[in-house]
Amino acid sequence: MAVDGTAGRVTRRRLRTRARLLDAAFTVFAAKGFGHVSIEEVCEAAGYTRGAFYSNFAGLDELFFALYAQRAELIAEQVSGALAQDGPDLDVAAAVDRVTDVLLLDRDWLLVKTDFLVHAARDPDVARGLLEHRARLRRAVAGRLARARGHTVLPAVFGDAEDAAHAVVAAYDGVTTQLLLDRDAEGARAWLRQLLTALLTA
Amino acid sequence: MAVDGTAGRVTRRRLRTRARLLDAAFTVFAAKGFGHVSIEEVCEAAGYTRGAFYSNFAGLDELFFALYAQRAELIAEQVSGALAQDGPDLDVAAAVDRVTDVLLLDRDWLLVKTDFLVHAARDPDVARGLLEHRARLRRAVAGRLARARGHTVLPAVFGDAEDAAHAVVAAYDGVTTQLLLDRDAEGARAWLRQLLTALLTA
DNA sequence: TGTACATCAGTGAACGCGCGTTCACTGATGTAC
DNA sequence: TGTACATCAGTGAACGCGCGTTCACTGATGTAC
Repeated sequence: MAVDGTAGRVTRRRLRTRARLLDAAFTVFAAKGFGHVSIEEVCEAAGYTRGAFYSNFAGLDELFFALYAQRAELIAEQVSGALAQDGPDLDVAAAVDRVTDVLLLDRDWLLVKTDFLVHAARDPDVARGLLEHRARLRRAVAGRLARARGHTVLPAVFGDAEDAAHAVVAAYDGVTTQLLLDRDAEGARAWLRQLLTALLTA
Repeated sequence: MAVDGTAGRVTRRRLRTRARLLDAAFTVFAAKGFGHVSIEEVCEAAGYTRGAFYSNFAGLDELFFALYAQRAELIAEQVSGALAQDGPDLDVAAAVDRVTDVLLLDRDWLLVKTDFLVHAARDPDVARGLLEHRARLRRAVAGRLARARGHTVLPAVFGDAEDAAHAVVAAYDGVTTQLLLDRDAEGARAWLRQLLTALLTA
C-alpha cells in the first residue's frame, strides 16, 4: 500500500510469481532448512532468475517470514474449523482427534515451523509475531474447552480453560519434537491423544 | 585412535585448542544459530586462524556434533545427579524441582539444542544419536519414578514408568518451546512443575 | 636438570568459487480510446 | 472487440566479496640421552 492509500496496482502476473516463489521456498526450506538455503536455490526451484526474486522480496528473511505467515494462517483456519465442527456438548475426544490430525500431518510444515521457532528465539520482534499466532490458536482451544466444560469433561488441576489450553499447546509442542526425530506419525498421534486425555480428564 | 590401536599421541596443546574452539563455537552458535555461522567467525571468537580449525575438525558439521555431544553429556550427568540425590522414598516434587532447574537454566543451551534438533530432523543418522541420548535421560527418569512408585505418588493413566517418563520429556520439550519465545524462565519453571504435577499425580 | 633433535600444531597467505546484489534492457500486461 | 501506447515485471550479465579449503612454513612441544 502506497502512501496515498492506493494498493499500487498488483498485477496478476506478480501474484503468480510471488505464489510460485513461496511454494518453491516451502519445499526448499523444508528439505534443507533456513540457513542452508540460498536465494539462488529458491529461484531455480521456482523457475525464475534472481532478479525476479529481488523484484518481489527484499531478501531471504522477508521471504521466510511471508512463507511462515501464509502457512500459519492456513493452519489456524483448519484448526478453528476442526474445533467448531461439532455441537456445544459433543465430547472433547473427537475434537482432539481432528485437531491432532491437522497439526501432525505435514512433516514439512513441522520442519519449517521449527526452523521459524529457532529463528524467532533469537529475534524478539519475530518472536512477538509468533507468540501472537500461538495465542490465537490457544484462545480457540480454550473457547472450545470452555464450551465443553460441564457437559462432558472435568479438566484437572488447571484453574481455567486458558490454563488447560496452555497445557494442550505444550503437549503438542512436546510431541512435535519427538515426531521430528522418530518420524512415527501414527505413534505421535496416539501419544498426543493419550497425553491430552491425561491432562484434560480428572 | 589409529589402526594400530594407539591413541596417536594427543598433546596438551591440541586439547586446549580443541576446547577453546568448542567453547567459542558454543557462544557463536547460541548467538547466531547453526547455518548462520561461518568457520571464520568461530576461529575469530576463539582466537585462532582457520588453519587451526581444519587441523582439528573436518568442517562445521563435525564441530557442531562434537559440541552437542560434549554439552549433552554434561547435562545428562547433572540430571542423573539431581535425580539420585535423595533417598528411595522422598517425594517426587523435590526431584522435579531440581531437574527443572538444571534443564531450563541455560537459554544458550536450549538454543543450541533446538538447532541441533532441527538439524537431526533432516538427517536420520544424526537423529539416531539424539534419540539415543534422549532415551538415556528418559530411562533415568523412569528409574526414579519406579523407585518412588508405591511410596509417595500414584502415576495416572500411564501403563508403566517408561510411559510416564515419556510424558515428562514431552512436557519438558513443550515448555522449552514456550520459553524460547517468551524468555520467561521463572514462568517456565513454574509451568513445568504444574504440568508434571498434573501428569504424575492421580 | 639440561641440551639436541624430531615431530607436531597452528600460521598466514593464496586461490577460487558460490552467490548476493545491481541494473540496463526487453517482452508482457494493462489501459484508454 | 481491436489497436496504440505506457508501464511494469522479470531477464541475464556483470561485479565483487566473503569465506571455504589448501599448503609450505615456523615456532612450540615432547622425547631421549
